[in-house]
Amino acid sequence: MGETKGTFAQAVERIMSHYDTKRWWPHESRFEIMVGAILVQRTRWENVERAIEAMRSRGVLTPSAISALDILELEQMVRPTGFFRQKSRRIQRLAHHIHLYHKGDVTCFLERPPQELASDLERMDGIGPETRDAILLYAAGHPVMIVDTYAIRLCGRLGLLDPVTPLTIKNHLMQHLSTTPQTCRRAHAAIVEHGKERCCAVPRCSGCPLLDMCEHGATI
DNA sequence: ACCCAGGTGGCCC
DNA sequence: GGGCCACATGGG
Repeated sequence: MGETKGTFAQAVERIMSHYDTKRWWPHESRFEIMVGAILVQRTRWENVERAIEAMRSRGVLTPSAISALDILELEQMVRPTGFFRQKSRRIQRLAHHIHLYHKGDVTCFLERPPQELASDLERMDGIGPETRDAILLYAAGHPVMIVDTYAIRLCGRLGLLDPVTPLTIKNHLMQHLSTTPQTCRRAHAAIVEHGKERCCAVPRCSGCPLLDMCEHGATI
């Protein structure tokens, strides 16, 4: 009967020290991060890289350039990430917004009080809670814990938090881990990297750093 | 021929 | 407020 040990935050701390998160979310500009945040929805990062590269090679990784682009051309660049009609439209709307309301100046768009930026993002089509938080953290540099499906899955399996919802997870992590952008990034990266290992699908997964925290001591 | 991947929005009850 | 569903490509 394995009693559970520790808190969910402690589990996250442990995987944070176990995974290398140095090369997490590579980028050449803040606008590229915003585009990537939309493109990565329900998709692997490798597919996002192809799309970004297609856009980079055509020199359209700016709000004004995307704004002026034919939607069919944008669709072709974004195609490898799936949902390409939705995503191309949503990216172009974001670009339109920055082009129109901030003269195409990404810094101007991002460098505002976090609450103001957040509510702006929430109004946009295709930007839900996770994409909003990814932009707040990675593009704007605000300390926000990002809750993705990996976080929810892990939290549910550990059984250390009740109830398990995106909001309870976010609040728990922000209360129990240091709220610096760096910590938020490392936590998010580590949770995803751990999730991709699919420890949960392998009984007695030998490499899992959380083996002893599992309710039944078997799988996570 | 399945299943899954760093979500979101629309509809239904 | 929760439970489905469509959206679409790429890789195992």
